[in-house]
Amino acid sequence: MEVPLSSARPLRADARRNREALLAAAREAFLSGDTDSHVEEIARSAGVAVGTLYRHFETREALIEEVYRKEVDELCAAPAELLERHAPEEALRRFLLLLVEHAAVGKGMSVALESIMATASPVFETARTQMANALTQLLDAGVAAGVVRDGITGPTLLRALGGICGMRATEGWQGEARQITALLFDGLRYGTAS
Amino acid sequence: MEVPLSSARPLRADARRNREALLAAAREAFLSGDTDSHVEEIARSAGVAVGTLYRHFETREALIEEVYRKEVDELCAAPAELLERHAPEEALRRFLLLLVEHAAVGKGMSVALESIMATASPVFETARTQMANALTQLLDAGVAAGVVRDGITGPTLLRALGGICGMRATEGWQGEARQITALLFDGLRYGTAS
DNA sequence: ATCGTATCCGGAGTCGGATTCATTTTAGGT
DNA sequence: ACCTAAAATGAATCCGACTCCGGATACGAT
Repeated sequence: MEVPLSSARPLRADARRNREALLAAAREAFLSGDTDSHVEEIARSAGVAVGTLYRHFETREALIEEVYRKEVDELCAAPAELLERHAPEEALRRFLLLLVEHAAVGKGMSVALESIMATASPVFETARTQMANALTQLLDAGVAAGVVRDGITGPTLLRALGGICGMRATEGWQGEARQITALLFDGLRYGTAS
Repeated sequence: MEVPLSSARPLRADARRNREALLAAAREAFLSGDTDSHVEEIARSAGVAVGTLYRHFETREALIEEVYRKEVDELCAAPAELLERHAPEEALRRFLLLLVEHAAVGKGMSVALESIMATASPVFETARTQMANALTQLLDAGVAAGVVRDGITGPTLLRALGGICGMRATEGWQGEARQITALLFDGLRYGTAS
């Protein structure tokens, strides 16, 4: 992501700096709840003018998407690692909880997942596939080990999780998220010799 | 809802007619996918001017919310009826599926549930409580009959369902919705002498 | 150190869409 | 038929995303 495609010239140093600053500022703004922060504000708090923001990002949306995409990238690294360290069942359980934790940090991740789920935007297509693959990995391992029911696909589970993460609305949602996660987890194992 | 509070004067006949027409037009617009239909369009297709729309609804948002609220009202009538007709377990199962069916009709219901879940808007507070109560009813009956695990509250299940309904994005989501519903259903029964 | 140029600044201006309000019309009681 | 409060109208206003352009500046290749 950071490395430019072979054909493209690398960004000039100051340009890159600004781009980074913008992403940071946007992240800041979004994660701290202000989902509808104004473009001008973001630009200002990044120390640049709006024009500069638009030099780097097609639209306000594009900026938001980029922020979310980065969040998702991070999360998608987890499954492979978890599977190395733990048995399939435990890996799955941990990943589900990890999701909740991430969502807890800020609204960022939950909004990210929600957006990824709820829009058909091709921009999110990559992220969606990425997440689905990560989940498929976990599910397959679980099925192979006989601790997870067959017939649930990565994309399906992704949808269910996307829903769960969309619940950042009220106080005390975190506990509920855990409950629902447990519910899903048990649902996945239903009919299996647990 | 329809009956004015004792203190308020009843709406003039034409006013009520217009209000109704606006709600109908809005419903039409939203249910047929056009979530971002313009205020002017809605007004025009209801045969009134924008000003009239604003006489009846504080903001565009308020109109949308009203439409969704009515949808939810309908759905909330179901649990009581289902419990009369079926055993708790079956009633629960049917209600979950009913949700999917409703969402299938148009995007209306799914958007409704999603919105109700995702915003902290006090306007949805009523609807949220209403739905939660409906679910609590089902869960309690299930727990009493020993077919549902204890410890899951109405609001919690509501959140999980809200998530499920938010998945109207892609083709073939309906099948997935069923899968997830089954997942949840089984999760609810986990650890029970099914 | 110097030059060519990519990038930035700043903000005025466009545009689309939601919201308002002074004016006109109408329902419905007398 | 007439009167008045309620309701409707729609042009005007507001707001925020997005564009554009004429300098000013910072890079980095030489």
